[in-house]
Amino acid sequence: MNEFLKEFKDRGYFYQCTDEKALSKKLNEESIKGYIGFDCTAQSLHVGSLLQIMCLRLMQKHGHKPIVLLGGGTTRIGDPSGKDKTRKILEENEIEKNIKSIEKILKKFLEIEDEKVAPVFVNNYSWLKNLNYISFLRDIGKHFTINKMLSFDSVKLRLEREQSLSYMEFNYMILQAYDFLELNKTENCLLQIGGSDQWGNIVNGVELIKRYSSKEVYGLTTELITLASGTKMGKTESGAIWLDKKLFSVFDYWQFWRNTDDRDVLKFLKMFTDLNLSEIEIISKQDINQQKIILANEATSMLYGAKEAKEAETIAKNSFSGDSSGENLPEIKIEKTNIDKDIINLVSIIEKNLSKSEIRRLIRSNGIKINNKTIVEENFKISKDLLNKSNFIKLSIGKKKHFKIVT
RNA sequence: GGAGGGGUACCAAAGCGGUCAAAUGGGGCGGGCUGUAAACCCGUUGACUUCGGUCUUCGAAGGUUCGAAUCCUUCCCCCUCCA
Repeated sequence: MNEFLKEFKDRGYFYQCTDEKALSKKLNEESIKGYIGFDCTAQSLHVGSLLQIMCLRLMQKHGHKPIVLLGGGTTRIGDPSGKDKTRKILEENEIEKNIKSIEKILKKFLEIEDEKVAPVFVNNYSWLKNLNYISFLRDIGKHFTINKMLSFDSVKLRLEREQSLSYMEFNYMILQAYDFLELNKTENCLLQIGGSDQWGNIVNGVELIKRYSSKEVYGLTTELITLASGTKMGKTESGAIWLDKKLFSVFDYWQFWRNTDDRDVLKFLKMFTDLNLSEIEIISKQDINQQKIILANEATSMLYGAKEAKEAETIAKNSFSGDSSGENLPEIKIEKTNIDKDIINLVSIIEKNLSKSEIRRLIRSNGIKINNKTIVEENFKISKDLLNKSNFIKLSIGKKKHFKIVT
């Protein structure tokens, strides 16, 4: 089997392929171009897209050239796959802004220097916007039968659950198929990779190309990541795990990996680090918490660099050693006038989304600490006396959130 | 267009004149146990509070009543069946 495909499988990415043998042969013969499309509904990508990013990296590793499609056109339509409801449609300029910032994030993960494998960024709006409806129907539309389209999960599930599906969304799969055709024509793109929920859309593209230009292209899908806890990866109650430190701090990102469920650690090491499989084999025999630290460092380095990852690790070490002064925590500056007010006021400045009632509740249930001492009175006054030798106050909210407060 | 059913907190779902800031489950948050894990246990989950209470919520707006999530009117939205 081809090396790329082998590693793709060994790392647990593989789910389905349109023609594995032929693809393997092709990959052995030449270096090809493959594409993955990313949704641009948000200003950043989150961990849910990380597996696709890893696929792009893997292509590069094996000398193939990734094409990144930032779907300015299709984002204007909305993919119904896996969705219960029609999503809200974004403003044009919002999508353009999202595309720019997502491109920036992807460039952090990808090799952009080596011309041979450097990614090509494309925006399907550039070809979709000029489509002529009549000629599109005649040239492309004739290759799709409604009978078949109705059988795809993205459509079928909606209809079965009797949830409405607009004609606009119904066309999504045709547009995605057309994207593949376009990329095949202009870039000689031979492969599309996507999550397993994209299977239908991908197959449509492969078949369209076969019919339209009698060319053989391939589709490959990745395993849907299911966590041991049964929940979807990448989203927590407090929000998504964004791949952008403006939205989700480096420390929190490190913590996200550090807090991986025991049962998922090995899987994640394979999926989301560059460590080769024999190294992982050895690591997996270590203490589980050590493994998690390695995972966190590797995953964080990939996005933010080794230095930032190391810093996060140090902060974590200090925060969780219990009696640390908090010296290494990131500083939070507050106005001097907020010293001398009460604890509720202080906490609400730090955690703006907490209401005063919630803070009171936290205090009542021993959830707030100042300089490692649990606060028991709601009316506890902050005073200068609490500043330690280094002139700051350590504030802890719960067990995992610690702040170094300076004025 | 006609006939029914429904819209309750983060989600699901009870309540159908006062004892309702609203049962129960899930989720979240905090605490305990531990390993920053899982499982489990306990607490909590509208806002503000001088901890006495006060204020705002049950699709929207009006009305009846001493009193409404609960009754009436109008409107909006969702679903089912018929045309």
